[in-house]
Amino acid sequence: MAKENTTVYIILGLLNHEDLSGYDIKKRADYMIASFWEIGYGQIYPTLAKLEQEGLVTKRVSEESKGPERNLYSITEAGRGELTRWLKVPEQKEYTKYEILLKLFFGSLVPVEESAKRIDAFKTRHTENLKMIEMFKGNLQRVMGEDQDHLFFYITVLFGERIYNAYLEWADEALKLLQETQDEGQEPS
Amino acid sequence: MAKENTTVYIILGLLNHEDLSGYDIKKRADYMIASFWEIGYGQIYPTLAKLEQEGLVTKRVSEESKGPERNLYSITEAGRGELTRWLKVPEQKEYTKYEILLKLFFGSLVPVEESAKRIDAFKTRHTENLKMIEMFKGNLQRVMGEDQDHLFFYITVLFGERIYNAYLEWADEALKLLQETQDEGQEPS
DNA sequence: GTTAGCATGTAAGGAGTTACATGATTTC
DNA sequence: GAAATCATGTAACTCCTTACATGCTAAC
Repeated sequence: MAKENTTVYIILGLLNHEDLSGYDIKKRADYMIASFWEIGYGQIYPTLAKLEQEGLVTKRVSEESKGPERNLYSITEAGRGELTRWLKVPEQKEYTKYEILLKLFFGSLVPVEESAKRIDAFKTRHTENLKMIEMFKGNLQRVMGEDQDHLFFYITVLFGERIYNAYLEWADEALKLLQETQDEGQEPS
Repeated sequence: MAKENTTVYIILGLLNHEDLSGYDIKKRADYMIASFWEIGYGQIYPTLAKLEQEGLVTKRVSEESKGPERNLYSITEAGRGELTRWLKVPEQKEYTKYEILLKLFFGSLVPVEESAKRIDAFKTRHTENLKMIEMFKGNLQRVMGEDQDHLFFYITVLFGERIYNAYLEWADEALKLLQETQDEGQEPS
């Protein structure tokens, strides 16, 4: 994971659909993309400035009278070209970091309950995530009847569904294994 | 994902089991940990130097006559204390970046076959990974009969198994959806 | 002899996070 | 009047990757 600044393409991809401010980009990204690629303001604003300088986006001040001043960005032809170029290049392999697995891997140093608690918290967290994804899925299925525009969004939602389910199934399996080892350790009274 | 340098704890965790050189650490980490947290030499050697300075590990030159010179590192009591402290702290949420999902998400800009090819490559890659994980699992199950020492390793392997299976099932589902859209687009001849 | 693997490191740079700073507006 | 939200940005810092540099040993 390096070399090509991915933030650039998330911004270009979103702007290809509609004109947005930096703030809007963050909201859109949080809503639709964050589950597989998070970005923060600290990346968005500097990247927008860089993109403008390179002529891949243009900036104008929003004419809305109410509310604070907004900078609206639009993608240029050059920007669209660069986005398309990126879309045709094979992606790098995915990049995952699971601190929980590290802490479990070295788990023999702490009481088993510590590891079990960890997995429980993980389960709770991802039960919530799965619920959200199922809501998404339902909403998308309803609108997809009208136009197939949301197909690619739907495919990423399906990914989340599979992953969160895998998380939960693993958590139960792992808890059961830990339970068994504990039972073996203590004699029946 | 920041603040606590995780490389530190991977190194301490491995050294807690046995004395190792930087090179050994890389090999062990590649073998057992890389599927959920990768580290490189560029992190290992500087971190070892820092840990030595802080008194969490000690360094000695290996006495083996043959082969190039090796620096062997051992964990200290302070190091073990720091490792245990870390193990008791709740982990941060997992950190995933899937470039493939980004390229699919913005996929309406390129021909559908482009997206399908992408998913195919993803499938091939992870079919291999799943094969490797199943081999691991078989080996571990054999040795776990003797001692339960490998339980935590086994639990991380189970995680990999679930995830890779989820990847493959999603890939098939996504390919089927793409196929259907293409079929709708063209009239039967 | 030459390639592959063992072994240790440094330097440069890019990516990403966190904290800080500022101020307007809207809602309760 | 206070709190939440809208909105833009900067600075410092850490993490991580990549490329480079070096040299020995074992196998083919």
